[in-house]
Amino acid sequence: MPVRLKDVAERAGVSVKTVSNVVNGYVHVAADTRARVQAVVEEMGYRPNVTARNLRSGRVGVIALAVPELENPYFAELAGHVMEAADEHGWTVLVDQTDGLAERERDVLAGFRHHLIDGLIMSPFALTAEELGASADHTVPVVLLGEKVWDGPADHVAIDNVEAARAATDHLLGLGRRSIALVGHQPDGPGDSGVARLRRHGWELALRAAGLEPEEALVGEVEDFGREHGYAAISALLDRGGRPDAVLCFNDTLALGVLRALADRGLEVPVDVAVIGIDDVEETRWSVPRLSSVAPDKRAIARTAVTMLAERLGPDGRDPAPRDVRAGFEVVARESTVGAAAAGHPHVPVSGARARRSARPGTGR
Amino acid sequence: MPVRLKDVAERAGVSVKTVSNVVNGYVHVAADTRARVQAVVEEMGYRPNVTARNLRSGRVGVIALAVPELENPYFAELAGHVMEAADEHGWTVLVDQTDGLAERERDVLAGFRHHLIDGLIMSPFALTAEELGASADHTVPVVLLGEKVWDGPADHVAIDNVEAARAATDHLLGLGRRSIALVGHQPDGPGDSGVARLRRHGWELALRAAGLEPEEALVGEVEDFGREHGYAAISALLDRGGRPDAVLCFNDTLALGVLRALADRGLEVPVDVAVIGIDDVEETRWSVPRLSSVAPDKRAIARTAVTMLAERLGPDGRDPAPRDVRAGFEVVARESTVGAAAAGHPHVPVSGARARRSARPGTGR
DNA sequence: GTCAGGGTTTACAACGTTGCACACAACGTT
DNA sequence: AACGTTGTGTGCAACGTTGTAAACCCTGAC
Repeated sequence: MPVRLKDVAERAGVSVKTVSNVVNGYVHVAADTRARVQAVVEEMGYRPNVTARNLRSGRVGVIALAVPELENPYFAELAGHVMEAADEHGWTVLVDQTDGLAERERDVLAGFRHHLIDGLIMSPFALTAEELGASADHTVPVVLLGEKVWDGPADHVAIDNVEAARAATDHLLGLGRRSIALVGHQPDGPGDSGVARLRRHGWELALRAAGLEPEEALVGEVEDFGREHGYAAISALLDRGGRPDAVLCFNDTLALGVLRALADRGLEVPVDVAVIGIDDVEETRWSVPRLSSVAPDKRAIARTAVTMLAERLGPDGRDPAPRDVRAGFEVVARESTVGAAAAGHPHVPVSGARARRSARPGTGR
Repeated sequence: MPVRLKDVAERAGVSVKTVSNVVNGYVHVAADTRARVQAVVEEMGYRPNVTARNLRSGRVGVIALAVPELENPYFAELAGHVMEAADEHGWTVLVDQTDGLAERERDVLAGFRHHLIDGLIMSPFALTAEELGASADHTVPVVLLGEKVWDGPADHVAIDNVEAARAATDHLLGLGRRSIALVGHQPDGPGDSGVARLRRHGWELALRAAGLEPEEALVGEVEDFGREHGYAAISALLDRGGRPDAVLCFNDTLALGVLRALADRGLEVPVDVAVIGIDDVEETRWSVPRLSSVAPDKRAIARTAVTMLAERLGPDGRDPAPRDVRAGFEVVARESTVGAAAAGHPHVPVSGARARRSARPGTGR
């Protein structure tokens, strides 16, 4: 039922190949022929069969984005940016949810989508470095988001997690807080991928630089990065007698769970406890109180990742050297650290005082 | 470089077709042949080329889910459920963001993904009934989520929006509220797709049934369903002197914006104003205060939509009669309407008193 | 011992597209 | 007038897979 090149060719009285040439904008087609064919193409509503086209070319025009959870707004926002960037290359994005499961991450890397995608952008969560290396299929180029936990032939894009956590901690220290808890520690094991370790390191560095010693009692462990785990971690920490005057959360959903737990205990934010997260998801601008956060340049991360794939998929020989790019970030101070007054007029909820902190532009190679 | 049937065939000393038969589990293959071929398949790491396979079959094994915004947690959650359901059919889901733009919705319906997808599940936002009909391509089966705004050959899955809004309003009335505002009205125009109109109707029905007259002054208009529009709408409503003791929001993101606006004005929820939303997104369980909401059975919606596609794609003649299925819903009362005490112990944040309200199971046809 | 009938395997064509090599015409040059 | 050049159009093969139909081999029955 669908219209094929052959159908157009017959109607236009030319060969199939000529129609193909017109459709693909091949130069050596006489103007009148082109016009005639073009007219028939439109009249019949011809659409190229991507499947067949790609069988020849070996390219599908689809890239996959594998993230742990779309429900985490950070990944939803990131997905939006990736789609936008991919669009400019004429690519379609296929989003895969790994649910943070090692098995599904392995499947994806092992070429689960074989022949269905031309490239893969992946945000690993459960897989460790060795597993990543072991699973990799190497048939399509891969860009990993997050820490460089693997020496394999994949590009990396990430913010400097040590610096991001350090900047957030510095922000809290700058407000005079001295007992700064941490929520998001993940004792070695899987579900780590290095990010938690690095962020903890940044927290320690900032404390030590301020002459403070990191206290184990102020470290909140989590299994996962969802709101409920933030809630549970801070609750446990308080139950065992911890009395922080500030909390650094390793992402915003943890922080939102923390805000909720503090509210349930009648602790006032930021008067009693200041709270800051990382990711700067949309929700931070609307929570009560509005959540301060470290804002990674999500747009840049997405664009860089897509561009890297484009380069490896490009016609000119694929560059074999894996690259490692750092995206910029900035600390956005909102009510949960500086209070309503300092954070700006409540009726202008979107802004908040923006303290530019660090934003090293991506450095190729 | 990738392994083809031919490569396996040569190594195993059989014909290409035999390998194909083994891979596809065709019955009439001798046990020893099967074992030998299977061994080679595994040894060489053969993966079928989906593209080529689908060129023959005409099926791609991919369905598209088109939603306005992934950043809206409702759609992110829905996407998760759709992926899960699709997985059971061995399908991959391609998520498309239309950004709520009529143009992009038109593109999607017009077969933008021609030959790349076998079916489409779409949640229209900007397109009106006529436009939907005009754009449709009819080359792949379509399931529309949301109101039945179109008589074309598409299946529909939705909750009963009139009843859902009425149930929410009844909940507020049951708490003794008498001045119930509405946030989410969309004056005819596009960006409507009927949902807002129906929900408004439900609000009116509930009020009239309680002997109250709907007041125009308590209707908050929005352009869109994001948090900022909820914020703006309730602010405008209060600024022009409206003094509601409750607010029904047409979705949860609007409601979260409303909560934020009320907090900025020092109004206490639910003491001064009770607030309820629709969608029951995860975030409602963590906001301060926790947000009451009408919970549609998202899992059922997703499964039903996928099953409908499966039926139309199945081998047995495609049923030409478009079907219309209503999914169930229930009112979930949390702090924003019944207060912290009644909503349950704050340390058990996930539950909340669940008032089962209505849940008509889907009725085929 | 031949033949029917079943299980097993194979050759071939086709899905819709594009790369390649070539045919042909028109033109300008020698 | 013969030649090369350039521009335009076409036929054929191939991408990797599977449906169809037919070939093959074996068993059991007459």
